[in-house]
Amino acid sequence: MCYNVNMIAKVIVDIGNSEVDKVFDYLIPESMQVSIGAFVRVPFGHRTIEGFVIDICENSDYDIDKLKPIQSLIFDNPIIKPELIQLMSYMTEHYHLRKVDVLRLFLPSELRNGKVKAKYISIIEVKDYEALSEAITKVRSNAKNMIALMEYMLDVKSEELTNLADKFGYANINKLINQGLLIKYENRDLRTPNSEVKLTEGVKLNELQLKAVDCINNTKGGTVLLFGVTGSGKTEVYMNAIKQVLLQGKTAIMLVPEIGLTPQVASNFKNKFGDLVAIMHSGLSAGERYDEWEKLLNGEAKIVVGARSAIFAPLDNIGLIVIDEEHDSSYVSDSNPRYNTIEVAQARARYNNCPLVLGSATPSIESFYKAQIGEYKLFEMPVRANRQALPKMTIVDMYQGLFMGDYGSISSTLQSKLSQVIKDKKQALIFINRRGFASFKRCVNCGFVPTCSDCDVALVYHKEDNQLKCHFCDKRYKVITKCPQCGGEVFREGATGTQKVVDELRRLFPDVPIFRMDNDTTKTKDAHHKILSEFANSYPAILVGTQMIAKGHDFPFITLVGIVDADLALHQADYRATERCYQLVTQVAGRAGRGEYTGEVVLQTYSARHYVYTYASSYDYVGFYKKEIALRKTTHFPPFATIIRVLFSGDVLSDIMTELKAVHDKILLIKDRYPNDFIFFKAVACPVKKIKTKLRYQILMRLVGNEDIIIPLIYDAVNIANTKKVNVFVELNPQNLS
DNA sequence: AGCACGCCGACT
DNA sequence: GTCGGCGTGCTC
Repeated sequence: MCYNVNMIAKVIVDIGNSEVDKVFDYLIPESMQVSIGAFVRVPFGHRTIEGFVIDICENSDYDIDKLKPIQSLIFDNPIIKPELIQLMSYMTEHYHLRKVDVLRLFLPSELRNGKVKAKYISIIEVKDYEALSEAITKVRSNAKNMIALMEYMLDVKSEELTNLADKFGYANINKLINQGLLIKYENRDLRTPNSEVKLTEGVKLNELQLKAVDCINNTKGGTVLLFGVTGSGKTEVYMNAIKQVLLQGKTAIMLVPEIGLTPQVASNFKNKFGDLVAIMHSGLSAGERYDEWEKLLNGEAKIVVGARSAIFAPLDNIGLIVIDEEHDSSYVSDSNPRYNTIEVAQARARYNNCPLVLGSATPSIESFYKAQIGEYKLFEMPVRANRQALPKMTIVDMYQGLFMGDYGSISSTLQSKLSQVIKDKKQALIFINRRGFASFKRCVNCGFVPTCSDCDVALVYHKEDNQLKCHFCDKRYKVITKCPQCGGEVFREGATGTQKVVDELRRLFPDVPIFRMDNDTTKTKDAHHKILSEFANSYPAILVGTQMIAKGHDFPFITLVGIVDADLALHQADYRATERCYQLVTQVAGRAGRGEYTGEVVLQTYSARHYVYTYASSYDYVGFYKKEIALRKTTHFPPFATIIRVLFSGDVLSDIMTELKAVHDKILLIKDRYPNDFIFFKAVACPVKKIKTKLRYQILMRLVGNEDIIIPLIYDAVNIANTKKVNVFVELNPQNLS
C-alpha cells in the first residue's frame, strides 16, 4: 500500500474519555480522498474505531514509522465544517471541555456508533385500524408480547421498524404484516422535495417593527438586544430580518427555549419559508433529526429553527443568528459539555461577520447591562402590536388573607374574578410552578419528612397516583401512613402543587372544564398538543400548569391569569432568584389579553412588599433593572464578578475529600498570587448533598479581575485531580447552584 | 472506553 | 498446580 507520506491526518477518536481526548496522527492512504472534517475509521490499539479528522498537515510529533494508516472513510464528504472545527477549539479552551464531547454536539448521534444511517429506513404502519382493534380481542391472553405490540401500534399508528423490533421482536411484527394488519414501507421516497425560494407575504409590519428589521440588518457584526414587551411582535421582526438575509443568499439560525415553544415557532417559519426550514429539537425521532441535519449540511435547508443545540447547525455563510427569550435558562447547558449558547452564538457571529439578535421582554440583567454600557446595540419595542394595554396586575397579600379567613391556595379575590370569567364564558390560566400535590409530607408529632434514598431532597406527594416521588431522580415510594420515626399517624402537607390547585378549583367550580399541564400530564408524545387544543376549544375553561404554560402560547380568549404562589422563585438561595421571579411573573402575565379582550392578572404572594412585585406589577423593567444592578454591584455578583464553581461528585466521601483538598490547596496558591481578584473562596457541601446516589461537594469563588489569567490556572488545578472515583468539573456563572 | 498484562487467592 | 479476581497502563 502506498501512503501519501507528506500528508498526516490529525484525528480525534470517538471515545468519551479524557485519557484519549487528544490528537492522534494517522497516515492517509494515497487512494483515499481525506479532507479536514472527514469522519473516518481508524485502527486504535487492538480494535478499530471512529474518529474525526480535525487537521491535515505534513509532519508529526510522533515517530512517523510507527504511524498507522486510516482504515476507511465512513462518509464521502467531510461532515464537520472548518468553522465548527475552529469553534471546537474555542469551546474546549473557554469551557475546559473534551474535544470529543464538543465534536459530538455537531452531529446527530445516529451518525456515530457504526450506525451510519441506512439509505432507507423501514416504517411500520397500521394498515387497517378497525381490523387491528378487532384482532386484539381474539389473541390468546398469554401472548403478552403480541398484545403489547398491537396496543402499541394502535396507539402510535406508525413507527420505525428497528425501534419496533427492539421492543417486540421481528416475529410478531412479520406475523401482523402477513395478516394484513400492519404494512411496511421505505420512507426515503416520502421525503418532501426541495422547493424554490418562495417567500410568502406575511403580516404587514408596523413602523416600529420595520425599524427593528432595519436596525438588525444594518448591524454587520455584533449583538443587538431587542427589548420588546410581550406581544410586541418580535417573531415577525425575526422572520422579516431572516427574509432579507435569505435574499442575499445567506443562511440563518433561529433559537427558541426548549420547552414546548419549538413546534409553534417552527410552524410559523414553515408557513413562511417552506422547505428552506429545518427543525431541530429534542422531540424529533432519531430518523427525523438525521434528515433535518443532512438537509442543512448539503444546503437544501437555509434556516434552522430549534432549541439550544441548533446553534451547532452545519450551515455555511450565516447571515443572522437570533436567540429568542434570551434570558431563558435553557440556553445554558448544565451538564456534560457545559456551554453558554449566547457566547457560542457570538463566536459564530464573529466568524461569519453577521449580527446576533437577542430578544426578550425581560432581558437578563447581564445582557441589559451590556446594552447599557454599549457592548450591545439596544432596540426597544415598548408597545404591543395590537395596541392593547398590558394586563392590569393585582397583588394579593396572602399573609393578610390568613386573617380574613382565606386558608386555601386560591384567595377570595382570585375566586371572584374566576367566577366572572366563567360567567363571561372566557378562559383563565392558573400558574403554579410546582408539580405534584404537596411539596412534602411531614409528621406532625416529630417533624419527620420522608426523603429520597438516592438524593438529598424531600419527596413530593402525588395524590393522583398516590405516591411519593423524587423530583430529582424520579424514584417512586409508597405513601407513608405511619411515621417510621415515632409511629405518629398524622401528617401535614407542604406547599401546594398543581394537583392540589386543580382539586380546589374542581371543588369551587364543579361544572367548568379544568386542564392540567405539567411534567406528569405531558409524558406521552402528543399530550402537550392534545391538552392545549382541547383547552383552546372550551369556553369557559381553566388551564392549570407549571413553567410550560408560561411561554409563547397565544390564546386570544384568556382574560385572567392567576399566579398562585409567586414566591417560589424568590426563595431560592441564588443571586438570580429575584431576576427569575420578575421574568416569570412578566412572562405569565403576558398570556392575558392577547386578543381583542383586555386581560388582568392576580398575583398571590406572602411577600407583597418585595420590590420585585412592585416593579413587575407596573411592568417597569428598567426600574427593576436599576435596583437589581445596583445590588449586584455592591454585593459583587455578575456582571461585576465571575462566579466559579468546582463541583466534586462521587460514591465515597473520603475519596471526594482527598480530591477536594488537593484542588483547594492548588487554587489557594493561585489566590495568593492574585489576592485582590478573589472576593470569595470556600469549599463546602453542595446545598443538595446527594443526587442519584452521588455525593456532592464544591469549591465556590468569585473573581473581580484578571479572569483571563486566573480561569485557565483553575482549569489546570482541576486537571491534577484525575481519579476515576471522583468526577470534577468547573462551571462559570452556573445557572443553578444546587 | 476497552483490552491486555500481571500479580495474588480458592478450586476441579 | 491453574483459573480468575480486577489494579495499571496504553492506544497514533
